[in-house]
Amino acid sequence: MNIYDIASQAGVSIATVSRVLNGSDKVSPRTRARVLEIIERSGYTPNIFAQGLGIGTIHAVGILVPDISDLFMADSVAFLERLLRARGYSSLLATSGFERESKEQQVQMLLSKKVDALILVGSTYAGAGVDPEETGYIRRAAEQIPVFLINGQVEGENIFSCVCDDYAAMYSITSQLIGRGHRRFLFLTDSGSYSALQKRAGHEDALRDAGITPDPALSLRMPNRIHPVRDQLLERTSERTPGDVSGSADASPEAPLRFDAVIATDDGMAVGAVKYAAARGLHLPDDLEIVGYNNSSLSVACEPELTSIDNLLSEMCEKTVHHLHEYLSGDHDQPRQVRLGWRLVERGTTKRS
Amino acid sequence: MNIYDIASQAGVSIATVSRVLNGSDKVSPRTRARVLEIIERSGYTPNIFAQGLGIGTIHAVGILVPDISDLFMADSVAFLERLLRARGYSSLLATSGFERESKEQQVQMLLSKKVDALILVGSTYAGAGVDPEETGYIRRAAEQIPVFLINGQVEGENIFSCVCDDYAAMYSITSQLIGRGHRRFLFLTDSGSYSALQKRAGHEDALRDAGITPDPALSLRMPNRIHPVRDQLLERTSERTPGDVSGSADASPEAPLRFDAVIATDDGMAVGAVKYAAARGLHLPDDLEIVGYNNSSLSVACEPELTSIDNLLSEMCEKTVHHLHEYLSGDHDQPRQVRLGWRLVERGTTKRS
DNA sequence: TTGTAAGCGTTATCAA
DNA sequence: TTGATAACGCTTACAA
Repeated sequence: MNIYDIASQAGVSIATVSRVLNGSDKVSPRTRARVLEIIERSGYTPNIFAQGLGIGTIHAVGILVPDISDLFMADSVAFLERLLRARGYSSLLATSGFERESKEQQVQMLLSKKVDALILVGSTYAGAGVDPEETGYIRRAAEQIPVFLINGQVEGENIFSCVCDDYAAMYSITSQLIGRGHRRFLFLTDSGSYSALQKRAGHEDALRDAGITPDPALSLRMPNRIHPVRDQLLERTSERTPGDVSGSADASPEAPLRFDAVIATDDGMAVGAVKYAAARGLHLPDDLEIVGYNNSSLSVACEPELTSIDNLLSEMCEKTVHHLHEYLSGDHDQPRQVRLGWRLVERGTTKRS
Repeated sequence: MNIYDIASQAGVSIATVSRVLNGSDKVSPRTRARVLEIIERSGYTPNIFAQGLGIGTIHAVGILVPDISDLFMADSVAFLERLLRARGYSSLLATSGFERESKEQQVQMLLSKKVDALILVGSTYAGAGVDPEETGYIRRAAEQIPVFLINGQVEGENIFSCVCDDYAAMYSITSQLIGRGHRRFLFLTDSGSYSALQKRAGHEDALRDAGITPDPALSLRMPNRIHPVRDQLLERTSERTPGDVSGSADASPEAPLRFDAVIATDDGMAVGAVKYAAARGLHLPDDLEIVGYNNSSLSVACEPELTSIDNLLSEMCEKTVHHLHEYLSGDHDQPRQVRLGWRLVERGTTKRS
């Protein structure tokens, strides 16, 4: 069933059918009605490949995330897919992991699918900002189609970034905690991305502005998973145990960690800290205050519930899709950088200010 | 940059370039090398639409989920996307919500994109099994391309289902709990889908086989969200409070719920029950045992951690993609139904048997 | 082993 | 307002 079948059944040419299909106004109402009826009855739908061949696009947007099973990413994709669909775009989803090479590959893959635009979700795509070539593949992709980053920032022609003001959020919450008397902050992060660096900078600047020197030993990198974080903290805060000489030679004896507040760049790690506190018999928030990031469903699952910074993900997605749509509608003059606010959601792991 | 450019630069015909591209063995090594080098250098990639027009497919699979922000769905999509990509398929993701009409629409949408197969994730696509027309749109889609269901079951030509043996899982855990002396089970579910019905059937059959009559008042439908569940349980177990005469007239006074075990068809509700227990000052698992389903990350976030039934999602995804690939490779003789096992992950909300 | 040419199903440009 | 026809870029008989 193709356009020729419809045309012959309706007794018109394929051009007329095509016009009806594309809502051209240069078709008489009678003809339009007749054609529409036949299309309806036969259940005909245009062949998308032929359509794409002709006009070069099929209204599809590529969405790339490092890991869709991550709560934050899953939420992002949920928002994006719905918003895009509402505007008539379909979503091609791909996951890239965190390796540079596979990110490049996946971007290439999506480009080869002739998507109209690319949305990269997660600060991992911003790189650490040290080596500009780290994000070269994004700039090269942007020569072909607009690239939109969510929660990440890359400079370049045709590249549009939407981020949460992580620096300000971290500065603010750190200052609040300092105001409540805390001095030794454990800072937990799972990546060295742009966003993670911003968060750390906000945190450390707040410390410095309060006359506290950030202690590198209290800045830890961990996987964003509950049990590993709990276990590492238990291990590194315990008294040194004898035995275990089997380890590598450079295992210099580390001083046990001492801290009175924990700030994590993601809820997963923060919940790990909550578990650590429970295992140590610490009472939250009196003995220890803990703050997470992303306000995910984990934050209401743990006990006590986790105070977390909400980075207004839905707003980021909305703004991004809005600008994407405007761009594809012909207005290429969209803001290169959108920086949104944030919201502290106070729950049981912090005291009220 | 198209196949003609490559052909002329290499001094061959487009047919030869096409052969090189498609790995035909009827090309001399020398020619192949020359063509490949030019392709490499120019960064040429075939136009996917033209390719699709020619052969009718572009190796894409449509994945439909009701809600990608659900932990279970997100994990499913993560597995599926990776497995599909490993076999050379790209993933078109769509979300449908839970309404019949939008499910139909989205299936149509994916069909119109000419995907090679459809994967529907979640028991919502199986319907409740009452009205066969409820799943008619799936059977109609299956006339065009194979449809694979994960965690749902629909009978029909070209429809392949992969499910967890929810009935057996629920029968087993219920029997265990009965063996530990429980008699009054609160059964929580968030849907009336096939899977939910199977779970309930397993649960109730176990009760009956132990001589316990299932109490309909203890079978509750709730949203799969922590706080709403907690609050409803608190409300329905409390002493009747005065006032609130404003409600509807048919608000017959319900007896407060009494139960000594909770079984939920998803972790979200189970964690809600954990929260309820905490609010009531109940000690888990001594005063109350709770079992969730899906073994999601929520189960390790709450305190005490939640015993949950693991439905072997990764295996379901693997089997599904395997059969899908076999089917698309020409072997249409795949098992219509695959029923996998399950695993009880015991944590702090149950006693050890 | 290579080339020629038909066909895939649209859209869009001209003419009529 | 309509119709003929040329792209669009590829795959694949069939010929050479």
